[in-house]
Amino acid sequence: MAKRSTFIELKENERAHRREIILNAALRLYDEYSFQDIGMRDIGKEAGISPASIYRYFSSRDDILAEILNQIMMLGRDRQWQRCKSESVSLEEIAAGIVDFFWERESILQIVGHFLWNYDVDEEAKKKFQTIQKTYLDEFDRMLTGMGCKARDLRLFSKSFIASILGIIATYRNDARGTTSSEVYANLHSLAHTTAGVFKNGMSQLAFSRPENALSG
Amino acid sequence: MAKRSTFIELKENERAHRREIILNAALRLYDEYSFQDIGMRDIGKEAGISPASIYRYFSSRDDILAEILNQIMMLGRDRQWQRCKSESVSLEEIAAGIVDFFWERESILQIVGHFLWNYDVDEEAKKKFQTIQKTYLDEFDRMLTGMGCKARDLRLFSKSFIASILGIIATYRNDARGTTSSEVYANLHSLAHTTAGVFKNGMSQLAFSRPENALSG
DNA sequence: TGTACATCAGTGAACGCGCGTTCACTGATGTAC
DNA sequence: TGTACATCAGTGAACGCGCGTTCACTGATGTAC
Repeated sequence: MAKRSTFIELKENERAHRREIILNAALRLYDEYSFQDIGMRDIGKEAGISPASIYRYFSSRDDILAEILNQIMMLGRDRQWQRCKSESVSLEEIAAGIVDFFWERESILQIVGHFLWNYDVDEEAKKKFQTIQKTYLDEFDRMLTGMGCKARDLRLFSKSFIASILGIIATYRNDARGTTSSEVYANLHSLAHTTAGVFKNGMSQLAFSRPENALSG
Repeated sequence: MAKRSTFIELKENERAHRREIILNAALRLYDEYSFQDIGMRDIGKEAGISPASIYRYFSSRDDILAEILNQIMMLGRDRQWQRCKSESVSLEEIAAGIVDFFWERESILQIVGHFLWNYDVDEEAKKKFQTIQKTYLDEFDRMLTGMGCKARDLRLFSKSFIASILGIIATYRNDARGTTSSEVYANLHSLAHTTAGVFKNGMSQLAFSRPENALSG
């Protein structure tokens, strides 16, 4: 009986390992090419299997995308977390970190956009995405607390801040008027810096009134 | 010669009028149905012509979308502007107005998303979109000035604020955890309120340092 | 030791479907001489 | 007054292309008796 269970275990490990191979292949591709250029055929090819085989390990393309986000966001979060523990970081630096993170990972940003904007996203994957969001927000809350944030509703504060920075990146990362790529990049940082500045300001005071009646309008 | 020019004028007016008819058809459809459910065939049908005919008046679908944004955003801007002149409005109220505006016009939000996230957007249309953005920002700058904003870099402030609110709407409008639609709506307002709050705080002081060296990271 | 059967990784080819756009053509109206 | 020609709105049908996913099938490995 013990033997049998190890066999099963081994098989499951193999399965997990193969899943990992596919995921890594996808990660490599999305790292090198842009989101819209990579399809299931490409992922299959990179992983060394046929596209059809992928579906033995993932229920849909969206499922892979969610899994990628899961891995990558954990990585980003860990980095942020590390930096926060080793030195004292300002909200501006955190914002700058987020900008850099997505600037270097355009595809990841596109995946986030995919989940935020698409209507026909696979239900399972959508749930995963929301769990990832929640996990990230939890961590962010904790970090803010560590920084001495006194905002009355911490979660509200975290959500607002993150969505704001994300909105800035999404809105201006392709701004054509700042011709050079480095100009756009600098502009993004200025915007994120400004926003982080006002939020930091708000962080030190708990005097935020909630809307009296949000449903009135 | 004078007669000839009036004929030409008349013809051009007719042409403009037919353009208008198509545009209004599209506007009606996007108002009633969701963005991804409306195609060129639908617009043609609603306007009473074949889809092929649309291309006599618009160079591409993206062109129509840009034109729609143009009309609608001018409308939204005018409203905002009117309200600001008649009474004194807070930044929180402006934020709430933006939330409501897009809440009632999901398709318009989707069109904005289309221009922000898609890579294969028609070049002409993209330029139009950027012009619209600029026009809106100009107006917003003026409005903030009228409100006594003392931010050092006004444009930076406007851009940050608008993108933040937009980011909040985009990120949480489909949040499934706030089950009811009205709960999501209330949550959006809370988030926008919080964000507007910190920005208003920042508006009254000009002491925003720009990042020393944005390109260092 | 061999036979029948179950399980599962893996595959090539095709399905399905959407959807913006183009093409070759018709028909009406105005213009030139 | 009539003929030839230009202009342009409008159209049905098809093009083109992408791309996630499914299907029927093969082959290897393990299990039961």
